[in-house]
Amino acid sequence: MKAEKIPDIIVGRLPIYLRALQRMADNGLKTTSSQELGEHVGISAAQIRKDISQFGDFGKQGTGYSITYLLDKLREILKVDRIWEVALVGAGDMGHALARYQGFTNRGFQIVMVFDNDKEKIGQKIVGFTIEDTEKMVERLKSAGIKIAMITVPAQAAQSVADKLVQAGIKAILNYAPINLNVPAGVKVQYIDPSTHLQRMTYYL
Amino acid sequence: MKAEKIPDIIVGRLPIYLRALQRMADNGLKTTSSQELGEHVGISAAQIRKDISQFGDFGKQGTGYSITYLLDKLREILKVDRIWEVALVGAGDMGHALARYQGFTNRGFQIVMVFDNDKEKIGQKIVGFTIEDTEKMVERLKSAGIKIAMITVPAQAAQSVADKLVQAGIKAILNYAPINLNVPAGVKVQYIDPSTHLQRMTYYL
DNA sequence: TAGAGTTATGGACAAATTTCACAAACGCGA
DNA sequence: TCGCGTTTGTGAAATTTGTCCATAACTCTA
Repeated sequence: MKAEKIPDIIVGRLPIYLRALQRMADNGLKTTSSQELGEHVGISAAQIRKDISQFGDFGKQGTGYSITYLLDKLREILKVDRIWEVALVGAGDMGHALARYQGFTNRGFQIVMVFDNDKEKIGQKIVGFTIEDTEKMVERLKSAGIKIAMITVPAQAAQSVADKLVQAGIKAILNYAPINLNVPAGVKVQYIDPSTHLQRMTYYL
Repeated sequence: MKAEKIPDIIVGRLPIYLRALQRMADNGLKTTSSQELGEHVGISAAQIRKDISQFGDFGKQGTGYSITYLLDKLREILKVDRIWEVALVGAGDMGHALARYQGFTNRGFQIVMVFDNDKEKIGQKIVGFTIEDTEKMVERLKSAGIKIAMITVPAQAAQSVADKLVQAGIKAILNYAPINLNVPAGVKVQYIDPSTHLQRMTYYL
């Protein structure tokens, strides 16, 4: 085990392992090997062993890894051994879809607030949430101590939303708007843009 | 210019450049530099120059890059100098959001078919599309010659959908289901899973 | 036309990442 | 308890990726 600085590329693979392990656990499996896990996620066994061993000696020679133990450890490492409250900004089609999405809670997240700047939408309900005014967002997020937000507003509004989120103390942003965001160091951003993902594949067609 | 094998990691950055350049062009800009572009996308100028120069000498010393020219070249390289027809499988919340999304066409894609296996949904309309039966999907895709598909079905159904897509000759899959897909070589898959993206950030919180 | 300031290009170098290969550890059956 | 097959963890090698730097090309001003 070496608790040095972990490269981001390794951190990025951990959620993949976590997801696969969670699935194995759901299927009632008790142990797995780097070999088997690798086949599931399409990553070499050696790399998986190396990645995991960065955090500790979780495996056992001859047997492999205890799925539940490794799950616990990965959740702990990724800090999803708890439920994070998440704010959603943008109550359009994508925002609605995310608000209704059932797949967050067993992965460590829960949407607790939805914001929009459209006066028509403010006050309306999505699932259980009342859409709130973006104007009051900074205050609301601060007092609730929320650290994670998702942006599903149009591209031209995304940067100013991001600025407000930063101001409100948000430290992680999942951005669905097709634009790069400018945020200070210490704030993480992940991008989801289907067109970008598709374009990455058309090169090979 | 060197037309050797381009590393996937470079291919993956091209859509980012493309998106930023498209935005600059929309704002009426004519030229940019690796420096400026780098600030927009958060990548070092040196890396951008190196990436771009893999494909040809598109820049001009002292001036930088002509935005429209570079746009054309990148579109050509990524093969999005055309509109790709895309099939959408899964008419749930996410499928609906994607079907209504306006951001595909000016990035090289257009959804042309929507499938689902729910008898209740088949025949219903989303935007302009009539939801079709997954049973007839392979035949439909084959005869239409479609190469790209998006999967927005529940995780447990995703692999069998992927198998059908492969059988139908699909070569690129954008998978929204939170599960790794097993596909033969030659078929590309990109994953979009908000929980995974979020978990990648919580590590740093 | 000359000089100052920019900027791309390409090769050399450095850093990061992945793969390899093997000792050590473990489970199991005889 | 012994031997065999399996699997981890890890140092070392190989490969990939990123950065730096010297050079050349271009713009602009005067």
